[in-house]
Amino acid sequence: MLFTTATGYALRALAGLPEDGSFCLAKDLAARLDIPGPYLAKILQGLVQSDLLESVRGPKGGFRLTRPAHRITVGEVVAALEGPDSLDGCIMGFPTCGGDHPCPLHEAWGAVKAQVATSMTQATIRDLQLMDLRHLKEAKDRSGGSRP
Amino acid sequence: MLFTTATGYALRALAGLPEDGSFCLAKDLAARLDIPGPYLAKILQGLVQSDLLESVRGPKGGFRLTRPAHRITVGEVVAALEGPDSLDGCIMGFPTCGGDHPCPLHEAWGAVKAQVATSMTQATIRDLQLMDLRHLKEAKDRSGGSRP
DNA sequence: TTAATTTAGGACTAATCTGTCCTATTGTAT
DNA sequence: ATACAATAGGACAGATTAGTCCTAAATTAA
Repeated sequence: MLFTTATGYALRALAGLPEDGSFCLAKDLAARLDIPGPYLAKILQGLVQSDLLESVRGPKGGFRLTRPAHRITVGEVVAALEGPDSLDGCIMGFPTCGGDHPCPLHEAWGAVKAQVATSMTQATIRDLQLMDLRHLKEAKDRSGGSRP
Repeated sequence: MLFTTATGYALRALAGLPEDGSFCLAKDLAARLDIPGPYLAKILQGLVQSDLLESVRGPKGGFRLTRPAHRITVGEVVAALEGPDSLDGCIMGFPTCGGDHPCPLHEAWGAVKAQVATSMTQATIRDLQLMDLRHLKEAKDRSGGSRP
């Protein structure tokens, strides 16, 4: 996949938080979205430092979005997890690709990057919520419960 | 980058082989393209098993293409190094993305994948040769010789 | 105040990718 | 035959990512 699994987990988690702004426990999110609990906790803590989430410790604590879902773009989340320039660089890894030495895929990949970047800045967490992430857990349950 | 560094090395190496069909030593290629020698040797051995290169051991040995450069596509090389389905899967890593549960980037990414796939099957090693890879080594020399 | 709950943060393990090293094995030349 | 040069292949080391585990700190409730 183009993004890391941690980024995918972060996107799922943000979309899985309750829309009413109430706090949600990391372990509940993890169970509902079928993500390894301690790993998701780490990722959520990072999102707090990136100011996309806020957290409260102790009973009745948890995580919630710092902004409404429609005001957090997918691009922001990707940038927080993978840095702001994750799409830069030659698709083939040629260190000198560009300008006067374009690789054969330079132009095609440039157009593609622009399109992906645009999509990422337009798509928001709200769009992800519309995906109905419940089927993630259901798909796991149907496929036989415990994994090896 | 979208591909692994090993794939990038493989593409550079194939493009760097002499066009007259003569055999070329792994270490010469590595020095000319500024790629770690033993690692490149491993990659070239894999390309032999993928039938993109043929090799001869001993003095006067080395590697050469099994086919003319214009008959080896970038897609073949990528498939040999990363498997035939390296572009499949949801860009965000959603395991259930597709069909009735598309992610917000599903459509854009689908179009992008098709475009990249097409470019990869159209671009050949010959196109890479036209890049003039000599500047890789020159760029390294200019930037101060030994790396940390 | 005490106990329970939950995030914060660091250390640790496992897997993969990148890269190195050493020892065959094969081929050429003397 | 012998020495030498090159690929073949495996074991090994380092870096990064994925994931686990344990302890500390903060908050609530009794």
